[in-house]
Amino acid sequence: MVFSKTCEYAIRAVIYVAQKSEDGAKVGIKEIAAGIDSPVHFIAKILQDLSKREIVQSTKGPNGGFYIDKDSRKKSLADIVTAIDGDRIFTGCGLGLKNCSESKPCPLHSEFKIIRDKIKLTLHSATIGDFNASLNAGLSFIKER
Amino acid sequence: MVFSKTCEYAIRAVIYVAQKSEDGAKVGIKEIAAGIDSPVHFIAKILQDLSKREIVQSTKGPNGGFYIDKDSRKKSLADIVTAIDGDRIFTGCGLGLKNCSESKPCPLHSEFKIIRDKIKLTLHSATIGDFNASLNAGLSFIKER
DNA sequence: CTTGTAAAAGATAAAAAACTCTTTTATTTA
DNA sequence: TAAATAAAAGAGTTTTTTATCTTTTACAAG
Repeated sequence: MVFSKTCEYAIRAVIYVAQKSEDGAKVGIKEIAAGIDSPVHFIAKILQDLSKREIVQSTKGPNGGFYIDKDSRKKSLADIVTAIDGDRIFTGCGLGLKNCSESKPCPLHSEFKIIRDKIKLTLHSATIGDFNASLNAGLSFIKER
Repeated sequence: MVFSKTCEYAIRAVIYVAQKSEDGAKVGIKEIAAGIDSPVHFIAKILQDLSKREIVQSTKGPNGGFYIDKDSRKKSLADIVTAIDGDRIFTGCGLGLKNCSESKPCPLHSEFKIIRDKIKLTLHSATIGDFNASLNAGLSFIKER
């Protein structure tokens, strides 16, 4: 809808890992891919990226895998989105004009401002750790089937 | 921000043609491309498409060009978006889940519903003809430079 | 009815995004 | 310290999106 496909996978993967590693466990890449219905190698790349940016943590070798530490759990969904898609969604013009601004607005500027601000608020308010309970209770889902 | 680049061009082109053909004049493809800062051949393709879908009108030959008739002026921006990008933006899940729904929601379902509904309202409320005055008055812009 | 004009149509090309495969590095454990 | 494991890194490939170029068709005016 508003994110790149890569970013959609990223958010789902992070939420999944947050839930599965709530108790300190580590989650392997295959389990993650299966858990969110994504191509294994593709989500591996994405998590590599998020790992570099310290949004998720990982360890190699036996019993290794991905997890999310206490600090990272407090990060917002906006941090994931910014890491993957940049700030396009938070600052971009609805009609794609690079120099669209309050002082030189596109015809839809003020309407889109409302939409952007709502997206901003939503993604900044929600933390990575916020979804565990609802997922555990089976009240929400991050997998197709 | 939320549309494909093709769709951004489409909206800008339609708004431009609506303004320029307000008095019944026809607008050539080169003028349109220059008027909205888009690649000539690319916007030509897009307008061809919009013409087939009767969102814009055109005539060939000398003094030909694109214009927008009285009926089409009443159409909404949502009609343009649907023609180019489909209904993805109006109905799609924020996390890309195909079977996300009220009864099997993604963790962000209700938040995204608010965003989608605002986008829907914005695009359905605005008609193609709505922007002439503001553009004529120099209060808004659809061109970079 | 011929010539010039302008959009329509079709075919390609380039760039970006999405996805895959192979090799390397780090870590654990026997 | 060797073997097994799992992520990191790197090097493709495929698909989709964006953009370009050429030919055809329609129309108007002389």
